[in-house]
Amino acid sequence: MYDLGMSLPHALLGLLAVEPRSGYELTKAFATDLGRYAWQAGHTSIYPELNRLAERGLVTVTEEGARGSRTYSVTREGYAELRSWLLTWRRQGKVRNEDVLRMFLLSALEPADALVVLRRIVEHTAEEGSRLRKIMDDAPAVIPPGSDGFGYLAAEFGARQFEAVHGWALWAIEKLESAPA
Amino acid sequence: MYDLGMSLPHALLGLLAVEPRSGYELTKAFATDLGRYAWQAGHTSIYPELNRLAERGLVTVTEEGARGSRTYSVTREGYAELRSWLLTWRRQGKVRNEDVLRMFLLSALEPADALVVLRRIVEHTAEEGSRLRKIMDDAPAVIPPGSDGFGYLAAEFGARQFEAVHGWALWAIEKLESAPA
DNA sequence: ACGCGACATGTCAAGACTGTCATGTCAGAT
DNA sequence: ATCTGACATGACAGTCTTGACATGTCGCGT
Repeated sequence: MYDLGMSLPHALLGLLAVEPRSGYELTKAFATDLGRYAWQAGHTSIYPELNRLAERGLVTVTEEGARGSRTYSVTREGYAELRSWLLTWRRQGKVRNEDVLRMFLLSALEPADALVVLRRIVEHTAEEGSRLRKIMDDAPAVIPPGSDGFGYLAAEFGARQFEAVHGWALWAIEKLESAPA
Repeated sequence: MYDLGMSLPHALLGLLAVEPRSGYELTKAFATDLGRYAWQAGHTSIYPELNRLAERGLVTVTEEGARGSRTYSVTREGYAELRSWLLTWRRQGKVRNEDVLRMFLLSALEPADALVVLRRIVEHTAEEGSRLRKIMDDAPAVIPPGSDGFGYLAAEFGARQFEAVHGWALWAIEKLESAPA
């Protein structure tokens, strides 16, 4: 098995394994769901990476459409690489999350300032969480449990994340307010 | 206010605002707590960045110790920059989390494989979560709520994250097992 | 005295990512 | 006919990050 090293190629393999797509469609996927919670990448990373994956035989162009679009699919080797990557446990994956960083640094501020930020987090996570829950409730036909399940698992994950942060922020506010300076 | 752009300088300002440290100590902080959940950086990024911050007057060397060690503290300007950064809401921070990516890609696998990974996640999050809870219970004197609070807020955040992922993985397992292929 | 391991900082090249610019296509509205 | 905006891919320079290599100090055990 090749050493792909980075996560981007595996993200692409994963998306293509669920459904063949063009680079343009992959770019849109990174701009929404995936890029929002898991891994972001712009089209300037994606297109060259697709070419590299194609060279190594992990993906292949299965359709050429209008405006020069190329639809890629994973090959058997590509799927094997993806499977092997997902089944191999890394003790600690790369993490880089600016929002979480902000939460960590909160205690560097004076309590009054920290409370301002925490209240904003409470609001924001409530909005985003219920937005996701609404999407899941309104469109059960689009992301049915038991079919591809991709959007479904991811959406539930996102919703729970927001709920967890929401609860944490409320807890933190209470702590800060009850602890006198 | 300068445009520092990246998160690393702010992470450093935040850590130094809580407590003056040397580059070496900062590196250790990134290797544990902070780097595990929020933002990682090696010493090869940290030392040059400290020099840049010092040039711009956001941090300053307040102590020189053995083996050429330099302890940095934030200046008033540095604290102002940090505060401004934390109080300014970005609609979406940069996110890059390999573990979350793996969870997103799970549905690209066949259910049997996905279940293997999910069960491992259940175990892992249970262990890590209770490890954090134990640390918080055993050492309330080290990270008292109301003092710096840094470790305390962060530890609680981490614990809740693990618990959320744990719950999600259990939920996902149930979904996958109850939905026949 | 000696050696080991942790302490402490640094350089450098290779690789990866971002943002900007560039190019061209196709569908639908006016 | 023309225009606009979404579609679709790509090149490129500047920046950031990673991993390998380098250098030297100090405390402790033997």
